[in-house]
Formats: sequence, C-alpha cells, structure tokens
Amino acid sequence: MTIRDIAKVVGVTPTTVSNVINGNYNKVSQKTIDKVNKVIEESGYIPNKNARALANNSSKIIGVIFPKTKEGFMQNPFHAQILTGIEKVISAKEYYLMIKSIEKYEDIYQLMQNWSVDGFIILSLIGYQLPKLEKFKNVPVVFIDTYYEELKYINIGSDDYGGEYKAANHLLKMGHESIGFISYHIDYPSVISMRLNGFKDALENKGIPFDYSKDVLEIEEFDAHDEECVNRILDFAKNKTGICISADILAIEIVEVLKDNGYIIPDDMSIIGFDNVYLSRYANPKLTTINQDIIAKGNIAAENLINMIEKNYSKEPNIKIQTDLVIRDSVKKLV
Amino acid sequence: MTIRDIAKVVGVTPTTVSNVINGNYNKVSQKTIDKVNKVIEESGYIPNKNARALANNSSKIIGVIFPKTKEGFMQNPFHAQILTGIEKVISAKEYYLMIKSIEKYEDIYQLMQNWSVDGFIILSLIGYQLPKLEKFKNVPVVFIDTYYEELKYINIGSDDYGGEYKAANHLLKMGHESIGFISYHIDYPSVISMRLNGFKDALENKGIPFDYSKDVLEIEEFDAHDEECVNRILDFAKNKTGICISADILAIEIVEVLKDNGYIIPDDMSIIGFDNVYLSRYANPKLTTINQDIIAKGNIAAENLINMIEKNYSKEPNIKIQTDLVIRDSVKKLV
DNA sequence: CTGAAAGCGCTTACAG
DNA sequence: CTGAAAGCGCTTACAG
Repeated sequence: MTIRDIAKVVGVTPTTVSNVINGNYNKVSQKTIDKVNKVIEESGYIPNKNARALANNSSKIIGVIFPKTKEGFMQNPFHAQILTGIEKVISAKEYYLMIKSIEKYEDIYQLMQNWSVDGFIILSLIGYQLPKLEKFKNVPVVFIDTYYEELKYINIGSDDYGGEYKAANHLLKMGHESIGFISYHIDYPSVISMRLNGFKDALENKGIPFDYSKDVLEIEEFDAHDEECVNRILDFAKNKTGICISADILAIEIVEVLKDNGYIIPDDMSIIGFDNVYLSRYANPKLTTINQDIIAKGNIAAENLINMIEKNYSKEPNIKIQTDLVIRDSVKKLV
Repeated sequence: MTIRDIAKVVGVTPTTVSNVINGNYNKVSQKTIDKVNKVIEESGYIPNKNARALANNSSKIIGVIFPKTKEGFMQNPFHAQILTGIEKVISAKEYYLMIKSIEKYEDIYQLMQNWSVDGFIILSLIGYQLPKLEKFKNVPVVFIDTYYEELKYINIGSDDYGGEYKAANHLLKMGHESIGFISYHIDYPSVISMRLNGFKDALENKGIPFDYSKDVLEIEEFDAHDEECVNRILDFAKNKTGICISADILAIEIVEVLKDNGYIIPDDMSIIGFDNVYLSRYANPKLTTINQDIIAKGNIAAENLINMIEKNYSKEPNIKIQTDLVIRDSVKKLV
C-alpha cells in the first residue's frame, strides 16, 4: 500500500493524495478529500515514515541520550523517572522516542544524522564532555542536568546548590555540628559539585570551617561487598553525627552498610539523601531527603524541545526546578 | 555529505561507494576500497538511515512496546529492568531502540509499518488483546510474559505457576494455614492467573480447600489514601496469618498499609511478594519474595528477536525463566 | 483545484 | 572490478 496505490483507486494523482494526507486542504476540493480519505480508511493505509523523513529531512523522532552506567541504564530510578516524564509528552505530541545510552559523546552525532532526528534530550552530560557546540547548530537540543559555563542551549536543571544547602542546614538546625558529605565521583562543574557547594556554604554560614579532606568522601564505585569501600565509609562516619549524601540511591546503600555495622539510624547517625526517588519512601528508616519533581523535569524538557522544533522558539536558556526538604525518619534531633 | 559527494571526491560512482560501505568487497578492488574509506573517514560522512531503510525496507530499528500504566511507563521497576536487559543487547548488536507505550494493540501496526521496524518486543500483552496473528507474518515478534493458547510466537516468560507454588508452599511450611492471595486485576490467561493457579494448587496439595471468594483479593486500583481500598485490605487480612502478593511493588504498598494500621510485619502478618524487584531488598522489613532474573529476561528476548531477524531462526517457541524463593525478613515461622 | 516531474539518499540487479 | 539506471515511497515547487 503506497500513496500511488491510493491515488490509482481514487483516480487521482499521488500529489493530491499527499496533499490530503498532509492537510493541505486549500489545494484540494472537498469532494476529492472525502474520496481519498475514504479509500485510506478502507485500505488501512499507513504512510511510510522513512520515505517521508527522507523527503522532508525531518523524522518526528526525538532522541534521548543517557549516560551508560555500570548497573544498566534504567536501573537508575532517576533515569527511569525522567524517561517517564519525557515519554508522556512525546507520545501525547505524536513524536517517536528513540533511546540510546552512550559512553562517548561522539556517538550522538551518529544518531543525529542517521535518522534525521528532529531533536535531542541529553542527560547529565559532564561539562567537559560537551561536544563542540557548532555541531548542534541544526538540531534542537535540550540538556538535562548539565552545567557548563558556555552553555548556550536550554538546560533543565534543579536548584542543586540550594537543595543541598537546605539539607546541610537541616542537619545543622537539628543540632548536628560534625557533618559530612558523601558522593560518587565528583566532576566539575556538575550537579554534584553544585550540591557540594551548597553543603559547604551552609557550613561556613554557620561559622563551621569546611575541610574537604575531612568532610567529603568520594566513592568511585560503591560495592557493599568490597571491604575497603565499607571501611572507608565506616572511617568517614566515625567522628560524625550526620551525613548528607548526594543521591538517594547511594544514601540507601550507605544506610544498609551502617546498619550492617551496628549503627542504628537515625540514633547513631543522621542521613539526608537527595532526589526523593520513589524508593526512598520505602526505605528503612524512611529517608529524609531533598525533593525534586523528576517527572516534571522530563515533561519540561520534552515540552521545550518540541517548542523549539515546531516554533523555533524557546523559553529561557536555563530552567531550574525547585528543591525542597522532605522530612522523614532518617534524621535525629540532638539535644 | 552524501554517498554521491564521496563518490565525486574519490572519482568513482555511488554504486562503488555503496558497495564499500556495505562490505561487498568482492565487487571492489582493494585500492578503491582504501581510497573510499579514507575519504569517508576524513569527511566524517554518516549514511542516512532513512534512505537506507527506504531502499532496503529494513531499518535496524527494534520497537519495544509497553502497556500504558497509570503511574507512567517506567515507574514500574519491572519495566525498567526489562528495558535495561533489552537495551544492553540491542545496543551491543548495533540496533536502534524505539519505545512506545500503548493503550490499544492496534497502535502497534502503525509503528510497525511506519518505520519499517525490523522487529518487535511486546510486553505483558493480555491474551485476548492479541491482534490477529496473520498481521505479524512479516515482522519478527518476541513476546514477554504473554499467555495465549494459540501463541505461535516466541514468548519469554517465567515459571509463574511454579514460583507462586513455592511462595505459598513456603508459607505453609512455616506453619501458616490461613493464607490469602492479593493481586491487581486478574486477567485470564495471564502471568497473574498462572500465579494464582500455583497458589491454589499449593493449598490443595496440602489438603487445604481453596475458596476464591475468601482467599483472593483483587485490587483494581491501589490507593493508600482511598479508605475503601484500605478497608478491603484490612478486612481481607483479618482472619489470615500470611499473604502471597502477586507483585513486589504491590506487596510493599500493602506492607505499608498494614504497618500504618498497627500490624507488625512479620509478627502479625507474613508477606511474600513476587519478582524480586530491586526495591524489595530495601523495604522494611526486607521482603521475602520469588526471584526471577528480569534483566536476563530482557536479554533473552532481544537475543531471540535479533536471531529471528538475522538468521530467520528461532529457538523454542516458549522459554520459561526459572523462579526461586528468596528468603528475607517478611515471613515468620509459626510454632 | 489537479498533475507531471524532480528530488530526498540510498541499494541493487544488470551490463560491460 | 566499475558504472548507468531504476527504484524505494514520499514531498514540493511549478505549470496549467
């Protein structure tokens, strides 16, 4: 079934059928429109998108790029929630969703040209990996959680700085004075480094000096079965009463490690996460954390991208979702 | 940059360039191959996939179809894990991944023809929704978790019957005699109905009569804030000491409801889930459940599909992943 | 309002 | 080993 077949049946030319399909109604008589539509209906004709994309140089495909992670790309609940948000608006607007997890950013170009992808959403790219910007000139791109000074593109981020500031401040208010910050590997600039800044400033604003070497623990690869990794955490915890952890998923793992080693949470150690991943509400104890509306973030990213694609218009270059403290059961008030 | 541009630079014809790109080396001299490759390299040429798909009627796209759920398609950790498994092999084999969540199965046809999708993986389709089978004749399809008598396609499932049998049996062995089964809406046949069968047979094999009206609770829509929903669960729990729940995500919610209403788990009520979603290991108490290797399921589905696409060969029509009891902390031994 | 024709960028028999 | 040509199924100026 092609456009030509339809044309033959109706007794008209492919041009006309194409015009009907594309809603160029000012170019076709109502009578013809009806006839064509009827045949399309009856025959169950479905246009070939590849041909259309080839002729149009536009595909209605939106590519979503995830960083490749060791656990597997959707094992990260943050990724899963973002994708949920993106998918919802993409499918509502009748775009198609192509997904790729990449190791090096050059892989994006391929996908870009390959399919005449109409636009991209790129997640958590570390600044220094950002490809030379000119390359993106022709394709609308929306970044999520990307910090980069020269970023001229739309970025949908969160108030990472303010969020972690609130987290540390909460610990401080609850009477904790020796507190630390644990994170996966910290890139600069990045979501994590911004959170660290918030942590640091909260301390200093209370007149508590910040000492990176004592107050921050970077964990390159968390592994609950790796003795050295566990010992580093235990060592780090020793002289502290509270810890801010840069992501809920890591926080939950660390809570388990501490519990396994005799800590009672929050009695012996107070913990605050970040992200308010849906898992955190079921953890034991329920995790006090910083909420960001991850699904909204996905929605906003997709909406902005589609606006760019369709109207060549874009709101602000930098949108920041607010972040709020969610108090649950993992922080204890010290007297 | 097109194949023609490359051809011009090399001083050769598009046919030859195409032959080099496609590895038809027996049709081109080594000298030409080298020259062409050099120019391709230098120019950063990337073939247009749409054109190729149009000419080939094959796209290297694999479509993955999820049922549309209220929470959002990736909010379901089972979906997320399956997708992780699928993505891993698809990207390793250099296919592209297109994702769609659908409400009605007819939407599949669209996607199918639209992009000359090379194959489909379809998740959790309920048997009676299965489209007329002839329609799939030309496109390889692998189903996941689909039960259907006349299913002539490959299905990657789990031993749902055996798994739930083990679950119920475990409760029985631990001294529980009045036990129940809770599930979302039950379709027939389906993953859930098979699990229910396993539950039922475990009971009957111990000489305990099974009474659907008393032993099974179907929850159409779980909502912890809906009083009626909560009351139904509390009512159901009243005269029981243990409950098998057909999915971990539901089990975890129900545990919360019970705890909120004064139950201590497992002292007052023993709970077994199903799926061993990664969340279940962090729940409070840690959830005893039935494990299935969800990522492996995704891997196997993708591998089989690609085999079908490339070699027109397929293993068995029906592959069942094994399911095993994972004992954690949500079941109590009765004396 | 309708149609003939060229073009999108590739592939693939076929001839030489 | 190389190339000319037709075709994949659509779109889009352009002419009438």
